[in-house]
Amino acid sequence: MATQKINMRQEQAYETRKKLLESARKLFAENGYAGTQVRTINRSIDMADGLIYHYFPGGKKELLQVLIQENFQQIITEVKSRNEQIGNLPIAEVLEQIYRNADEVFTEYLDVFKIFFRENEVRELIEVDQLMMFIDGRRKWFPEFLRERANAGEIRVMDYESAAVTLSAIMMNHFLVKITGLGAGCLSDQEHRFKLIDYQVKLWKP
Amino acid sequence: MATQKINMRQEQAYETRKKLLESARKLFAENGYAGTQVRTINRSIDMADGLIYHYFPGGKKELLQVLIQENFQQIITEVKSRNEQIGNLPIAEVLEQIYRNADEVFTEYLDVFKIFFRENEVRELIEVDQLMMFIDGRRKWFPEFLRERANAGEIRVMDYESAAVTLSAIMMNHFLVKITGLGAGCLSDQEHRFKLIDYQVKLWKP
Amino acid sequence: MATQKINMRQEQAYETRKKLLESARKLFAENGYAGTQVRTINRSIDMADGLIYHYFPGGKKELLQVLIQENFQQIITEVKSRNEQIGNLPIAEVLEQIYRNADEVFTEYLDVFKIFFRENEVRELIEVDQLMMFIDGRRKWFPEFLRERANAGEIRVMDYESAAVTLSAIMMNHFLVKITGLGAGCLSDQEHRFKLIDYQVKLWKP
Amino acid sequence: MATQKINMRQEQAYETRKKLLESARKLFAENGYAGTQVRTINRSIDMADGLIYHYFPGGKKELLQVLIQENFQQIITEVKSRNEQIGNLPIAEVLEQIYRNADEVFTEYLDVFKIFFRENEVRELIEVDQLMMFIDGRRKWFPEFLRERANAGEIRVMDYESAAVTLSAIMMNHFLVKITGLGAGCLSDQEHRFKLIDYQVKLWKP
DNA sequence: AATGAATGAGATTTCATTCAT
DNA sequence: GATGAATGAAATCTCATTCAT
Repeated sequence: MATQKINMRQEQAYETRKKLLESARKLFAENGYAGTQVRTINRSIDMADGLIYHYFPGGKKELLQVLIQENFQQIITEVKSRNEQIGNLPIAEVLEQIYRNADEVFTEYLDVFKIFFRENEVRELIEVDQLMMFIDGRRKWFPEFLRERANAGEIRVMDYESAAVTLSAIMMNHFLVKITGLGAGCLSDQEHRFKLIDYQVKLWKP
Repeated sequence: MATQKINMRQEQAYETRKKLLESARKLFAENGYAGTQVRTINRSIDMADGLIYHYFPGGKKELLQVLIQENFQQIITEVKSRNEQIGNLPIAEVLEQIYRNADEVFTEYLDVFKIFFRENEVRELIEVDQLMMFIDGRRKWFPEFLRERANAGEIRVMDYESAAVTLSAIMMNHFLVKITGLGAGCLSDQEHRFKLIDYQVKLWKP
Repeated sequence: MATQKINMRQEQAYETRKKLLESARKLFAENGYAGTQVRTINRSIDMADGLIYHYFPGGKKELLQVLIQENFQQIITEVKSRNEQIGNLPIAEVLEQIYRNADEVFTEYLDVFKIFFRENEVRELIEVDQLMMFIDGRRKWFPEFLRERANAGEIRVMDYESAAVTLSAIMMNHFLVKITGLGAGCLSDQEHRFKLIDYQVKLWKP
Repeated sequence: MATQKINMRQEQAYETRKKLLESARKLFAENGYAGTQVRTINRSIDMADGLIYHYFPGGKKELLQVLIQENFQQIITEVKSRNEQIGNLPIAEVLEQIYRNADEVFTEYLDVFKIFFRENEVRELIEVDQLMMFIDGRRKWFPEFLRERANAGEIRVMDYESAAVTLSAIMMNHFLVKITGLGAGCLSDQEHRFKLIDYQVKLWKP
């Protein structure tokens, strides 16, 4: 009984903390860190002004820090788990999976990416090593993957590095468009995505 | 004599105004509009605190507005003049010109682009119509250009829209990398640029 | 059985109350009343934040009040009991007793004296009348005591008031040094104390 | 003309800074550092709330620090200059000068001493070395002075160290009484002072 | 008795802007 | 044109206290 009561309270506290982080994420993404008042965050979840210092004694600064770090961990985990699922499919379907994964992760964590993109100081908050190792892994993986497929005769022999850069650029472009809100992004709509993949795979045919 | 003095004054005033705009551009790009104090701008050019209101009676807000509008006009003019120079060259050289133009303009106005992409309010300051018409013109031009070359037998028949998207993505990716400072960008180094163009043109060969 | 439980509870409650008062005494003495947070007191004895209002419904203010009043009563009692023990000893031994009593009481209640001298409001909390009557009694007693000894030929005839002021000053000086922590105080070390008494008694010799 | 204008402004700024320091000194002495609101200081000299951060960017903390350091320097200077004036007078007049000097300096800087006495952290703000060297110099000087006078036959041979301690205690007692406001202090009134000196000198007679 | 999340009044601090010189 | 002291509204932050569990 008493344990249950305590758990209820703990759960409620956890909820409040979560609401705080989520609302801050939304507002920081929309108006920037400096452009978001602590008061606005508090009002957005009907919370008393002082409570934020109960959960984040360092105030707005700590809120941002925790927000970035926790979300960053989630993104890494999410991306890793998605990458494991890319198997021995035909090249067009591999591209489809890569593009869809990218679009889905971008969309899910759009606000975090917006913050990451806008706030210079944020980049000092995360373990850049971890990010770099991760990105580097991906950069090396794709050219190697293409070489194997070329060896198998599925695609032609070409400059696999440049092909990887091109692919990555398409994802980054998609990302930029979504972040700035200047369009829908070329990968969100299935038809567009198919068209792009079809164009690419045709060019790659042996 | 008196006229000369007045001219000196005018020139000095013009210089101060220019320094103000340039320093503000740098600081807004680095720390964001809300994250930059007027005092920091003043200190950066060793100017007294009150003087900014002499040059920009509307204060910080007007400084941003003027900064964006003047730079935006310059960018439009610059890009237009560069585009006129793309003539009847072989496809590889056309790509080279497009990429180099993009890189040079991005690099020159990097800070302005940073501000433009960070601050939501900024987009209300410029005549978005003008920007959109301009971008739209480019978007329609490139597929049409490719079709003509294909008809001339220089490249193969393909999905010209997707090719344009890919090209644009490479430029946007370059831009994103430069803006975030997370790398050098794939178009700034001549060798990398050549490699990418070579890869592309080879794929496009009939 | 039930009674025993209640007794246990009462005892524990008494212990908590005592710990609260003792920790508050230490912290108020160190950082002042305004400079001590209620939260700091609670943390210092690992107590939940709300509980202090169970023991002291008037909060921080009441804690100070009770603290001062209880300690003040103890001090008065302690000093009275010590004074009764000053009997018909030789003058040097009387001084020794007076000095040692002063040192011991100062040391034991140092924190309380620190609070008493720092906080202006504190003086309104205790029955100043009681304090004044007590001090006044001492002030009149010592010159009278000296006169008797002079009449008995133990010391010479002199200005007994000034002698009392001097003696009191030595105690106050000792107190001041201990309160500020700027030294050990001239009465705490037996050798120093003896030297001072010896100097005094020699000057007083008939 | 322009220089005069600038001087006027500088002088006025200096005045504001001075008023700020003086009012803070008074209020800190009266209500303690933690017990004094910044707002109260500002109101006391009819100053806008923000201005304090113009003069003392570190706020209340820096105000205290500067306040203590500047006053401490003044006290050292003042005391040194007064000590130089103690010449070859009869012993009673030397005591009179020492006591009067002490009383006058205590009275002039009473508020600073109150702050120094109350706030533990203040003692870390001043160069304790300097204070200690100064006090140490005084401690050694007085016994030596007494020895010389004893050699000259003006006073008897005795424990000069204890005599110095007694004298110092009388001044410290005076100081404590003034600081706590619990009385007038035994050295402020000429008659009392004379009585004390007379008592002392008579005891010291050879 | 005990807990610690929640409250909110009030404190400190920031910073764009004004204005006398 | 130039200065920087002064202003004060609005922001951030503190902390004694309340209250549901």
